[in-house]
Amino acid sequence: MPLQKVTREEIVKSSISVFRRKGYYRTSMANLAEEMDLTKGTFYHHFESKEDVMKEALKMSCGWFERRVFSVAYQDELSQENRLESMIQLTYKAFTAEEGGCFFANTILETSHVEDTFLHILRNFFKKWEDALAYMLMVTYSESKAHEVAKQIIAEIEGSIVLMQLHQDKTILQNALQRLKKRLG
Amino acid sequence: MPLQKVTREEIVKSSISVFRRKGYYRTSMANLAEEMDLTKGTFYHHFESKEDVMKEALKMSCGWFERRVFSVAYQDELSQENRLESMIQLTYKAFTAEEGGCFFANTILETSHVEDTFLHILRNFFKKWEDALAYMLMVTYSESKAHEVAKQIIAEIEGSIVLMQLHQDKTILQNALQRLKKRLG
DNA sequence: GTCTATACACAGATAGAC
DNA sequence: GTCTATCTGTGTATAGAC
Repeated sequence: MPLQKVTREEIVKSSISVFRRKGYYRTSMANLAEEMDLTKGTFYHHFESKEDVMKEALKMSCGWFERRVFSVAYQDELSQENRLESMIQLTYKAFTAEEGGCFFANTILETSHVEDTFLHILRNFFKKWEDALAYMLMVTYSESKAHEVAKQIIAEIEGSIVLMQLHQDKTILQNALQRLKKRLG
Repeated sequence: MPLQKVTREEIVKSSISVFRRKGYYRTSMANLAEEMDLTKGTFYHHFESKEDVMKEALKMSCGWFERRVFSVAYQDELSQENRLESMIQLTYKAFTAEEGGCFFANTILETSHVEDTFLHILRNFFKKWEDALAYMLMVTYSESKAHEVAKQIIAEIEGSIVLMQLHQDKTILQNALQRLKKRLG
């Protein structure tokens, strides 16, 4: 077997995990390198800057949500109820599987009043999420009302994640999602 | 007039403003000192460490909320509707008067998965908030139901603050509060 | 492609003159 | 009580050997 070379993708994937746990400013390039058993020097061979890594991390994480969570909303062969139930399950797993809650909300509250660097990428994530929810809700509501409700759902989930982090208690998010299901189902 | 000496209280007050704008990790002792036109050396004469300043900043801010916002809930001479309206107004002002949204939510998402240092103080803030809302809601609901609803209200507000920060748009919080008023009133 | 070594800035914190 | 100077660690980032 030839010498295994680390791919850019593998590095970004492991960096997501570190950024989620430690936040953006608290994470150093050394931390990111360690996670892949690399040195800082090697890391800088692959990426220009920490900002660069973070942008790719956010984009990859957003792509994952699109493929694994938001896509469910568009499976028209399933009933609305099934799609809703499925998205709720996947949402819960996505925000609790690893520590750190919502990578995107964390990044907003940490960086948005300091710099604009990631705002576009962050807004894109929330737009994709809103669109998916609204698409499902259009069975019941008008387009504009569906988007309004979708925004409220997202706010409720994110608020629950804040409280989940505060009390280190996953049932807070679980309960919030169950309430949403009841209200919408 | 003798030489004006800076009090501990003044320093904490100005530090709240910096921490809110820049977050905990991104704020340096030099930043905090500059805000009061002091040097780092002088600053360390008043405080042992950055952690020390942050703890006092959170406590002072929590005290401010208790006196200026949460206290309204207990003014039994006012009608429930008046108290609710008043608290909503004050809540909006408190979270939008300066940039940075909710100091406490910011600190949770920034620090809670890195260290436990501030968890107690942060939990105390949210407990005081919940108690105030629940006290008002007990006119309508049972004690346990009132606390449940209070938690949900807090989650909705905090979620809206996340989205307010994301879109740099204060009307998002304004609308969320108006919805709450309608639902409860 | 990976390493060691290093440059340089800035962080938290302390010492001591005034 | 405030300052300047400094210690020590760590941060981002680069240079150059292998």
